[in-house]
Formats: sequence, structure tokens, C-alpha cells
Amino acid sequence: MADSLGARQAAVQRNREALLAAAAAVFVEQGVQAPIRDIAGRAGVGLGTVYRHFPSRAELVTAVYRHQIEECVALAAALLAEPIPPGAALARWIDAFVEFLVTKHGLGVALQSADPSLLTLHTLMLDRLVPACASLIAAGVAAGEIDPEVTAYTLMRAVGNLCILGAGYERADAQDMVARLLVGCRRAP
Amino acid sequence: MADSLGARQAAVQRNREALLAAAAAVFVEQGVQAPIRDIAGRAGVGLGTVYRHFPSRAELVTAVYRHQIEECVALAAALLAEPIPPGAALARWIDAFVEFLVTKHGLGVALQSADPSLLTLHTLMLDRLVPACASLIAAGVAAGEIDPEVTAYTLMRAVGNLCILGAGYERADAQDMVARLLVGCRRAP
Amino acid sequence: MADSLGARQAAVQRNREALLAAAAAVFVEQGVQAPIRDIAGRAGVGLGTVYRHFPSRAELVTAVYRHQIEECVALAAALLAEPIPPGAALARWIDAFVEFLVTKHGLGVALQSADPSLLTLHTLMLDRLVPACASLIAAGVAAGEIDPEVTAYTLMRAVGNLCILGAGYERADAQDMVARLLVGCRRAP
Amino acid sequence: MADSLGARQAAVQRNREALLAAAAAVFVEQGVQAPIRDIAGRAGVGLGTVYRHFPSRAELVTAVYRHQIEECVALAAALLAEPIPPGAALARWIDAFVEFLVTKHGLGVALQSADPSLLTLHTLMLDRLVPACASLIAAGVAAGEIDPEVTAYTLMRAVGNLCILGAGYERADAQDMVARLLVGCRRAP
DNA sequence: TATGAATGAGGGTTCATTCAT
DNA sequence: AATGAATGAACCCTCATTCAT
Repeated sequence: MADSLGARQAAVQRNREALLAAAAAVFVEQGVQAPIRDIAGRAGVGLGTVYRHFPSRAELVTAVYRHQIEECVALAAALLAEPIPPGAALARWIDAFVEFLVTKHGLGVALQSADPSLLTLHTLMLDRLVPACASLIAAGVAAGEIDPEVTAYTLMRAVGNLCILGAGYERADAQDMVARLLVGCRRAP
Repeated sequence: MADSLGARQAAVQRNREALLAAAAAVFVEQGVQAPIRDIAGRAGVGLGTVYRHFPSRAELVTAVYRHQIEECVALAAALLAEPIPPGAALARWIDAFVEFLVTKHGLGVALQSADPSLLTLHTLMLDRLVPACASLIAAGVAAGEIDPEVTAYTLMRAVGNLCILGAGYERADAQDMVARLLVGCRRAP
Repeated sequence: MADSLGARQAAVQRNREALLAAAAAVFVEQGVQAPIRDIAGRAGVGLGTVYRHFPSRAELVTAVYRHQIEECVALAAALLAEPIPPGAALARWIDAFVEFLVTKHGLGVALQSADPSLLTLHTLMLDRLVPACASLIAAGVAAGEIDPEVTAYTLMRAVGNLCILGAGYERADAQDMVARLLVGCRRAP
Repeated sequence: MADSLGARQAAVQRNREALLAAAAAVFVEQGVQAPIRDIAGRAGVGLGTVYRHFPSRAELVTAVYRHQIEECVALAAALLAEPIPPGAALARWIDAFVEFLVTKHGLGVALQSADPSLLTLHTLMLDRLVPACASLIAAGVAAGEIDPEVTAYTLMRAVGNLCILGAGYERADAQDMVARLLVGCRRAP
């Protein structure tokens, strides 16, 4: 009894994760506006199953990115605890953020869209990521390494935008441009 | 006979210009994916007329932005001719580019889209804008003011991305971020 | 063993009754086409349980209304046994029928629908209610109070229709219209 | 030029009328909630054509019934002008109304639905039909033939309901029941 | 040339129904 | 027996594109 119940719940969970993986992949290929049918097909489930797990596109999008966002949040705390200069900590954190944006998840495109279905994602970023980034900036400012004019939200939006890739503007280009942007955020001597 | 021919040609030309103006306005309001019907309606012409003048969306998009792009090209030449330091010239040119991107034309969004209908726009940028920008960069590099690693195409894509606005990330933010990016493009001392 | 068998059967019966109550409530609120899921949810059981007890919507609908219908049947016999004029007996019976139709059960809508899922309900009405009504009409005809042209089935359909309520046509309106219809069913002097 | 323009407009008008005819037929068979696709198919046009002519279901429904409604309105005026007793005029008008409801148009079902897509139709009835009926009732009341308690709106809803046909309750039954209802609306002696 | 009516593919969403556990 | 996850058919609606006039 408990076994078969557990087995069922496990299957449901597997389905949910298959959907998240499929959605992440499809979002990268087609953007967050990709047809729900495509996601269902990629996950190998029926259309209704997507709607069962994620009644609205917003919930699916949010679920896809939540985990990555939480990892970023955790990293910020970890870096602050390390005995390195705050400016370097910020740089390393931004590197990791870029890695997420660019490598596997299409978050960049997602962040810039005004689409109502992305409101929750935006909120999530505001609530979780911005404070994490702000703490690193504050440390950098306190150490005299970062220009106090720089705000976390704006910087993150800018980095997010710089990570929107395309033909002829690849990952390495985004990394380079972000690094240069950070140089411009240092405290003027 | 000649008169009525001339009159007809003039009417055709007027239609074309009304369409360009309407498309520019609609692109700003709704983005480059706006329904063709909206553009036709705004221009006061029939749907078929849009397709006659611009058989594909790409051609319409390209035509809309071509004029702005040519102004930028001309500005680059003008700035190079002025007796100012090349780094300042580049900064002023980028300022103007940002102005175009941000103020009236939604070019930012257009540039980052992977949509095949924007391929020609991309080509146009490559053909006309990149050389203009490259000439300013080259001058800056020659003067020892700009990092020789910076390439025109990448810089323009980055600036284009930084100019994708949204709620909480307005024109002034984009201008600020672009300025900081340029700081990061200076030759390392 | 006998106990647990009895207990199980009791639970099954409880489920069935919870479903009937839930369906009656949902039919009133949303009509007989309400989603099966809503009924399951209201009854606090799983979807499959609904299908086990009532394999088709028709069976559920019929079961919901059967009890009310039997009450009407019993009332007809009781009224015939009372020492009142047959015309008054018919009027009182119709009043009670209207009460059922209008007050709690949405039967009015159900009776007029051509939906195949309501065929059995229709049959039930034919088999049980029409004879009951016919007996009252026959008594009225015999007493010279009711027009012999009136047939039970037609009258019941008409009353059923008159009891389909809506904004601006409320219970009291239906009662009034039914009363006037009955006036028109009296024997012409 | 004028000819071909006229021909085109005529074709459009024919299409529109084919749609109205198809919709009327489909509404009778399946009710006003019938799939738009079925109406398009019956009319021999594409789906989009239905939406072009009637952007919402409400507009289609209203258009289907508007003509019949206006005929009824006109009839009321004509009957009032005739030298016949007002009670007879009302009876003849109601006969005509029943004819419309029952013969070709399924209006009965339409009138009782609370569906938002039928709001306009309801409004139309309120605005046009109810005053027409009320004028006949007023004349009957003034002549002492009609019970002053009877209101036009309620009577029309009742007649509408009585005209919802089904297996075993046909046109003749509806006519009979409506006639009896009218008897019940006479002034009590 | 210009028009705009017509078409139908495409994508969102709901819900009846099945079936493994 | 009960559960509820999964499925997919069926509808709705929008809009790019074609083409007769």
C-alpha cells in the first residue's frame, strides 16, 4: 500500500521534473512564449498534464527558473563569507549569474519581456536576487571598491540584457561585455 | 497622360511613406511583431498594399530603420572629422546610437530577436553601422584610448541589448549602463 | 469480517449519497452540464468514484431527481384520496410540482434539454409522473372541471418550461404563469 | 469599375446572408452554443469569415434574430390599427410570436439562457419586443378584456418558455398551451 | 495598383473519460 | 472500491497571407 502510493507519487514527481526539463530546453530554443504543446511533446506527456502541473504559463516559467535563482542567492551568501575583496566577490557572483543566464536557461530573454505571464518571475527576481546582489554591492561600496551610484536592480537588468545571445554574439561576447560593464561600476578613483 | 502617370507614381510613393511612418509608430507601441493589419489601418491603406510594398515583414522592418541607420553612419564620419579626441568621438556616437535605440524606435528589441524576419535588418547593421562604429574604434585604438580587443559588432550588440527597456529599467538607466560599459572599453593603463 | 464488510458497504452507500447531494447542489448552481469534477470535489470524493457509481451523466441526473419525482407521485395519490374537488387537487399537485421544479432542483432546465444524457430522466418522467398527473386530470375531467383535451404529458412539459427561471423572470412569475395556464385548462362552460 | 465594386459588395452581402441562414439552422438543431466551426461549415465559408462578419457570438445571435423581432414589432402596430377587439389583437400577435419562436428559429431556447453571449439579444427583446407587446396589453386592459396584473415582459418570457420544443412536445402542443395561458390572462369576470 | 474578404493554420484552454495503483 | 494523474478531442480566437475584383 505505502509502496504503491509512494510509487505513484514518485511517478507524478518524475513527470513534473520531466516537464520542467522539457520547458527549460524549449524555452532556450524558442523563448518563453513557446507553444505549450511543444513542451508537452518534448516531455512526452499529454497537453492536459502540463496544465495540471502548471495551470498558467507564469507558474511554469517561474518553476523552471526558481531553482537556478535560489542557487544564485545561496552563492551570494557564500561569497560574502569568503575572505576575498568585495569587488572580487561581486565579480565572481556576476560571473555565476551570467553562467546561468547564458548557459542553460534563456533567463535573459525572460527577464526583459513585459509579458504578464512573466510577472511572477520578475517578482521572484526582485524578491530574491536583487537583495542578494545588493548585499554584494553594499560590501563593495563599503570597501570603497564599487561606485555607490550603482543599484542592484539596474545592474541585474543590464547584465540580463547583455546575456541575450544571438548569432554573432555568443556566450564569450556576453561574458566579455559584462566584465567591461563591471569595470565601469568600480568607484571612480 | 504623362501627368496622370506622374500623379500615380506620386501616390504610390506617398503610400509607401505613410506605411513607413505607420510601421515606425506601431513598432514602438507594440513591437516589431505587431499585426500587419494594424500597420495598414494606421497608414490608412489596405492590407494588400502593405504586402505589395513590403512582401515580407523583414523588408518592412528594414525599411523602417534604414533611415535612422544612415543618419548614424553619417554622424560617425562627421565626428571623425571633428578635432576632438577619438574616445570622446566614440562616446558621442554611442550616445547618439543609444538615443535612436531608446527614444523613438524600438530598435533594441528588434536587434536582439532571432526572428528570421529580422535577418535583413541584421545584415543592414552589419553592412552599414558596424563599419561606421569600427572606424571610430580604430581611431580610438590608434590614439591609445580604446582597448584594441573591442570589436565594433560585439559592442553594438551589447549596446543594443542594454537599450531594451522595461518597467524599472528606463532610458536613463540604459544611458548610465552604456556609459559604464564604455568605461570598461578604454585601454587598460 | 462481517463487520468490516458491513462497514465497507456502509461507506459505499455514504459515498453514493454524498454524490447525490453534491450533484443536486451543483446542478442548481451550474445546470446539469456542470463539470463532473466539480461534483466530485463538492462531494469530497475522487473523480473515479463518480464514474463507478454513475457510469454516465444520465444515470447521475436521473438518480438525483428520482427521489423528488417519487414524492410527487405519492402526493398525487394522497390528494386523490382527500375529500376536495378534483380541480383543486390538480391545482395543489401542480403547485407542489412547481415548487420542486423551481425551488431546489433545476429540473425545469433538465426537462427541456434535448441532451441524450437526459433521456433516462425523460423516461422516468413518462413512466412515473405522467400517470400520476393523468390520474388527477382524469378525476377532474370526470367531475366536469377540466377540459378533456388536456393531456398529462403536454401539461407537464408546459409547466416544466414555465419553471425555467432567469433574470427578470423569478419564481413568483413562474407560479403566476402556471396558475394562469391552469385556468386555461378548465372545462369551457 | 462600379460594376465590379457592386459585384464584390453583393458577394459579401450574400456571404453574410448565407452565414445568417446557416446560423439560424444550426441554432435550431444544436442551440445557440453550437460550435462556430459548424456554422462556418454549413455556410460553406472559412472560420475566419464568420469572425469577420460577427466578431462575437453575441453579434451573430443578435443578427440572426433581429429581423424576426422587427417583424413582430411592426405587426403589433398593424394590429392595433385594425378594427378588432384588443384581446383578439393580442391573441393574434402572440400567435405570430409563437410562430416565430417555434417554426424556424429556436428563439425560445435563446431567450431563457443566461449566457453572456445572449445579453444583446435579451436587450433587444427588452427594447423592442416588450414595448410592442405592452401596447397590445394596455389596449386590452383599457377595453376591460385583459387582467391588468399581466406584464408584457413576464408574459413574453412565459410564451418563450412554452415554445421550447422537444420530442413529444411539438409545435401544436406549444400553440395549445400558449392559447390556454392567454385564457388565464383574461380579466377575471 | 489598391483593396479587403476569405482562408485556415496555429496556439490557448477546458473537461470527459480511462486506467494504473 | 477509491483515487486522481494522464490523455486528447473539441472549442475558441487571432492573424499571416492570398487573390478576385
